[in-house]
Amino acid sequence: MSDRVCHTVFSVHDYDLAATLSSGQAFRWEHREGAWDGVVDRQWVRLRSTPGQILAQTSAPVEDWFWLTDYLRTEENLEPVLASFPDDVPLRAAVNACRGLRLLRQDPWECLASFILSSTKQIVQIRQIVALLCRRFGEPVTVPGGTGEIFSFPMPERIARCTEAELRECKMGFRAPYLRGTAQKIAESEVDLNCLGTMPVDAARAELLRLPGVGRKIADCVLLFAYGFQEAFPVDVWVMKALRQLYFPRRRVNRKRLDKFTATYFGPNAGYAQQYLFHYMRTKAKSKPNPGIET
DNA sequence: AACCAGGACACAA
DNA sequence: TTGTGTCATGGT
Repeated sequence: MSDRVCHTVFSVHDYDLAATLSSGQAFRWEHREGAWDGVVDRQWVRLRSTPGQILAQTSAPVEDWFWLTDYLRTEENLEPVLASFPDDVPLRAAVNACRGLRLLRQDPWECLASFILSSTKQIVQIRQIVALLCRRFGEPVTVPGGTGEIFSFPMPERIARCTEAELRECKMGFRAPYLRGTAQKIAESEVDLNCLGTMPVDAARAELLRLPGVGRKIADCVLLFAYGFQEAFPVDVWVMKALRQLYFPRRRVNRKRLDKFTATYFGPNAGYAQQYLFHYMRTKAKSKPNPGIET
């Protein structure tokens, strides 16, 4: 009901809401009429960006906004993060091109499930698959106009009850048994997503790797985008392209050496650097000549 | 119209 | 340990 619509304002610095919500870490935000609509903690939210602040609107009264500021990480100071990056040409270009790009703190299950569905898919397709999955198996979420259009992300228990054929109807193809198998292991408490956040990063990664359809890359995405392990460095085809052409020009490098490089060279916020490189490669540097690492 | 996409997995050598 | 085929779908 519109009489229960609730508004608030967060003051922020160096926060590029559009870049953050469209940079391939979350897949449910929709840009319409200059605002961003999404679902956080089973609540519908509309976000609007103005200089120095983010305006938030919900469909129900809110007393404590922590669930949203925690998700957006509005309180994080970007300066020390950027200052911890190595001072090289590619990263300078990436930071200058999309300064204000942030990492979110997402729900672990939604993040995990989304990235299981992400393998060898373009971001537009991942968004489509996730939308179908929510519409089919999620629960209605209250929006200002009522209900029926927006759905929550389905819980593991719900996905675990799906047949593989039902999941394939959401266009996820060979990823269906992966998603189902992972949902079952979580529903059966074989893996407890709630306890990963307090573990050392290597132990948390090892737990995620026990899940079907979860390899190093997807595990690192979840560690970075849901649990806030900022040293996690997911290497997908875009980041691999950046690493090879910007940092290892015409040099063959094995996985072990690559891991050592990403774990040391980019510093304690390597995951942040990764996200800047990813977004930069995917948007700004589509087919430009190689900037190179020198100087 | 080929090529490729925020990969993981089984299997070969 | 490193390389290859396979999986499913659709955007560019």
